[in-house]
Amino acid sequence: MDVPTTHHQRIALIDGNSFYCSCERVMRPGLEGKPLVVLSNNDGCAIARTQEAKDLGIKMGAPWFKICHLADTHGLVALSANFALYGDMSHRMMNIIGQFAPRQEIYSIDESFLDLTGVPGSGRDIGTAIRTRIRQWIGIPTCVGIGPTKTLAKLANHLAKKIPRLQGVCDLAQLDDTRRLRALAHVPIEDVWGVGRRLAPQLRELGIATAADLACADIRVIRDKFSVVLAKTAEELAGLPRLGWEELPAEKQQIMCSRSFGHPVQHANDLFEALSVFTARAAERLRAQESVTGAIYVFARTSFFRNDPPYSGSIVVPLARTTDDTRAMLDAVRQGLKRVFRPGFNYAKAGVCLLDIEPLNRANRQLSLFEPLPGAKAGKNASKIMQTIDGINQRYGKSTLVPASTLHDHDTVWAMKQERKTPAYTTDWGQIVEIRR
DNA sequence: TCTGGGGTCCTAGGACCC
DNA sequence: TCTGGGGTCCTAGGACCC
Repeated sequence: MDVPTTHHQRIALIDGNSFYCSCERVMRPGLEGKPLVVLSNNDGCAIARTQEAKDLGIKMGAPWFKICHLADTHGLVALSANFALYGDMSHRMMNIIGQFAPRQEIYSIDESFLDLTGVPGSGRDIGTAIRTRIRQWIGIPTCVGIGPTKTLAKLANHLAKKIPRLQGVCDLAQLDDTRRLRALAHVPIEDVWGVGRRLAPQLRELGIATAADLACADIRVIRDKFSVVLAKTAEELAGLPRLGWEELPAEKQQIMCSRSFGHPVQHANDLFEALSVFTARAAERLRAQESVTGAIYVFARTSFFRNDPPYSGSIVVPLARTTDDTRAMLDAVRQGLKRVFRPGFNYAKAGVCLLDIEPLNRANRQLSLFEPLPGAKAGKNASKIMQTIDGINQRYGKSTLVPASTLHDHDTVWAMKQERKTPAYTTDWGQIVEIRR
């Protein structure tokens, strides 16, 4: 019998170190070497930290009001999240990575898998070349992990970050099974991709305390006691590929848009105003992937953290027919809000989620009586108006054209708090870096 | 004053069918 | 007393990810 050891894959995972913070540092080199955090929307909590900030004991998700004293005592700098900048830097980084191999899967804003199978050169050499080029061309520091499966590439990346001696590149693919297992024995189970804070203690109870333990565990036991998902993880750790490649970004099955408010909101009008903005944004993303939605989830709730009377309301509003038209969605959201809204509460957050998404041109899509068939010329995209609006907004800026329900003659109560935001340096000519005035 | 905003996949259980 | 068995579809909720 053939032992399937010949066609080993070699997969790299490249990711940006403290990505959001690194993006900010590229634009403001004075931040180099300083403890820096990037805050979530509303400047609520830390969602990215530089090593210096981690060294101060700042945890992922730490609320800003609990760590802000470090600004005075230790020179901690905090910036509001600038997603336009991060998205653009991400795009540039992914393009560079894609130059090193024919097959790439962009996994998140700062992470990319790359198929190095058959690419000439040692893992260390390729990894170093990738790091160097990204650092030179766009200024972002990265780490590279390489392994025979995606899960092992993830784990290798983790080691590349943790062990300075590796200089940012860790290649587990060139180790034999025994030596690889020895490396895995040093990785605590909670650091494994796919093992979260629920599963980790349960696994430890069974005596599975490291990545090596899980790699050696009985797959059937893992599947029966836990799930097929964790069983896949275990097999991947053992070197058997169980996760495939998704080179094209999958179309979204749900599109969510929600925000916590800068200030609590009491009135239905203000809530609808906010929901209108969210709906317009979600609808734009829906049209960008050429899909239609069949139902909209609408929710509004008070804060979990304040001592307000708690309330959380939500409803799914089915649409009579699928649509990509913002106006139809706004009608549904208005109905939904009517059902969900209770007076007398301090609303802290609200949002919409487009559900039952399907391709615009799917042949058997439910049509309304008067809608032209998908193939018919005029009906190819039923809402020309929407296309036009999206085009104008793309060209002249995000909110050039908005639904009237998002407009108002008073201050926006619900607007996000973003007191420390840096300019959109790379995506808006008006905000480009000035060297000297 | 003050704690983000997205997503995915899987499973269990109920409704319903023959 | 006894009251099948197998299948599908849908939904809510849980777990995970960044």
